[in-house]
Amino acid sequence: MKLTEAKAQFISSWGAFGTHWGINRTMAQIHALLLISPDPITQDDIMEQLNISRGNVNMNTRDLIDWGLVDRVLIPGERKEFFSAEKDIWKVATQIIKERKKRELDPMLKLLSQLEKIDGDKKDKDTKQFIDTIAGIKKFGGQADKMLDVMIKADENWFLGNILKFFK
Amino acid sequence: MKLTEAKAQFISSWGAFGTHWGINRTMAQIHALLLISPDPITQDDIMEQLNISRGNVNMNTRDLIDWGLVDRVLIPGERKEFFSAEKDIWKVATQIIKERKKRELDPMLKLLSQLEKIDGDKKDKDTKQFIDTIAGIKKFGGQADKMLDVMIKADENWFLGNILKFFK
DNA sequence: CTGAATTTTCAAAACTTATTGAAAGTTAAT
DNA sequence: ATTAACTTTCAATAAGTTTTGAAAATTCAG
Repeated sequence: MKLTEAKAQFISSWGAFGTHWGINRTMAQIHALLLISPDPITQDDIMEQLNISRGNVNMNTRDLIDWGLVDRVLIPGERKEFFSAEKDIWKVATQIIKERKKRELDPMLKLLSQLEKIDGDKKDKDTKQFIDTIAGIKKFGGQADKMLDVMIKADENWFLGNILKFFK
Repeated sequence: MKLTEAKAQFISSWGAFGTHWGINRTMAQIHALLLISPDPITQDDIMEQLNISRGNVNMNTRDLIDWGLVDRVLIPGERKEFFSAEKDIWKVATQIIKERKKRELDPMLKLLSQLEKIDGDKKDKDTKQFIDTIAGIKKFGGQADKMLDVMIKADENWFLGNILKFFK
């Protein structure tokens, strides 16, 4: 397979993959493009390579920066801004975990704690099932939360080395 | 807080939560409703409680069944079909992991293996960055894959008990 | 077999989300 | 201070996804 073709495939698949993970197609495609670009590239480069509008590139690069996956890079002597992605996949993954935990898991756990404090008779079938369900999700979520915290703090070799040894 | 209100909150939040995870709002809401229902319920019950059409219930319960999260239950003497959700959150989670792994991670790893076999000079900057990126993702994905396999096979107490002890 | 109850399908409509592109805003060289 | 280069914004529009509802198919009791 030729490089150009492989690049196109990778960008397109990474984009489709992203949609399954709450990341929009274009944002994931820009990320993919940046991951395989050895040097920082400009807004115009992205527009041209992905055939998308300036506004779209602007919004999505901004989001990628918010997610901590992409940086603006200033190149001396250049007027334009350049963008560059973190290339270390472990760092990319922990960054995504960190953000999603903050945006989704933490608020959910907070809500569950609210819902647990329900008034009602535990003898009632419906009340009991509700309380048990909430408690079950909260317990699981709380443990996932702790586990992710450790993962975020660990570094790749420690984590993958040890955990896989432990499992095997 | 009153039970009715708490139920409504839970269903609505679980629905919103689902949309971040590639599950559509209604499917997640139906799942939430089934999780807090002590006994199996019918299509009509779901239609009424969530204010959605018959077709919508039918499609989404079918999807939930495909995901292995919900079962059709036949109640002797009843003409209608009843639905019931797996209540054990650990089983729910491992089932979701199993399905998403099959639907998303496995195909992605297969594609990456294809893309690695690129022809071109490793001295070329672009080619090198491409190969390195693909290799990095593949390595990470492969390890995640192994870890998830172990998780799927483990049972809750073994997994959460041991892994958290290990981490602390 | 008949027909009432129930489930399934799917084209059209409603809704949601993403994209464009041109105007407004900002920056920096001269 | 002017102006050209560049970035940001956002209303309009396009694209994509979900939902409806009524017709078709299926199931089952009598």
